[in-house]
Amino acid sequence: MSTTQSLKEIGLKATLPRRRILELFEASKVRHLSAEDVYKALIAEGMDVGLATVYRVLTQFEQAGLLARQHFETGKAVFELNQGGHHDHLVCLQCGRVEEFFDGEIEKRQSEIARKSGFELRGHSLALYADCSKPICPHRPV
Amino acid sequence: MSTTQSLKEIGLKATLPRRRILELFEASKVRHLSAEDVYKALIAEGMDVGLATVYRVLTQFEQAGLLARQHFETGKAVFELNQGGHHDHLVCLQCGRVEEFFDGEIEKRQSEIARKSGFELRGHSLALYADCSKPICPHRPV
DNA sequence: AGGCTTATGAAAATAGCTTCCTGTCGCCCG
DNA sequence: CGGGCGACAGGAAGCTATTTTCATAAGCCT
Repeated sequence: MSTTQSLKEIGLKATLPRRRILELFEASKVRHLSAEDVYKALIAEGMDVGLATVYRVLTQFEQAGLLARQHFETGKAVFELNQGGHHDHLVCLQCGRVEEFFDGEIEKRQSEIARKSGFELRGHSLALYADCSKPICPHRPV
Repeated sequence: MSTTQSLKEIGLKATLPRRRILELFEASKVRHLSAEDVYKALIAEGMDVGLATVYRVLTQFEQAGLLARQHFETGKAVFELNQGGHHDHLVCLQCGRVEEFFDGEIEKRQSEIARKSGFELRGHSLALYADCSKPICPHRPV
């Protein structure tokens, strides 16, 4: 489906920055991009875009459910395409590479824990930090 | 043991700000304090301290293993006394209150997941975000 | 106590992100 | 397929959390 289509479906005008940002996520080999990653990538392709616009669009996409925002311990938020299933993250401390995983049992226990404590669970973030000792560990490209 | 002793053991001069900050964590009913919480508490007891000092000392304490730093989605880091046992966190989105929990099964599954992916687990952070709907939810005191 | 190192406080700087303002671009209509 | 209008973009200023700089003051050893 065209990005223009996708944007209209979620009730957003298909403006140039929005199309380009969405295309970037769809085309990028790296699933997780920070606002600055996106900004730099667009500037690099010669587009005249403002950082403020990038932040605005990323937030809109998040609200529309198109992207998911992750807060790792790196201090900056990263975004990923929200294609279906929820998952948690395994972050390599060496190269910043991110792998995804899902464990139903962990999810289940989380709900139980919140409920038992009298809380209403709204969300969670689970990140495992590790060294990808064996494979080649290149510093993250964009 | 005196705070002066503790500080010397970790190789830090027993200065007034460092002693007061350590005492604050040891005395506080609230385990999780942000830099600003600490700063305000010290000012409130009439001490003339700078926010920069608070940040510096908290970082030193973290490096010395005396405190653990947590990055929740609330935007600011909080610190807690690092007394033994590992645990995860349940954070109230309304008032910022933090509760702790530990689930051996979740821990176990995490290790397995990392191992199966060929990673060497170094650490993890699991935070559940929720609303503490039922109990009184006052904005976090210090 | 003296002197020397290290730490402190205040202010300025930085980082990541948001808001404000003004001009522009998408989109619906004729 | 131009015109008009309202949503949107870019740039700069603002904000919050945190760090750095630098002159002065406080620990600590003898």
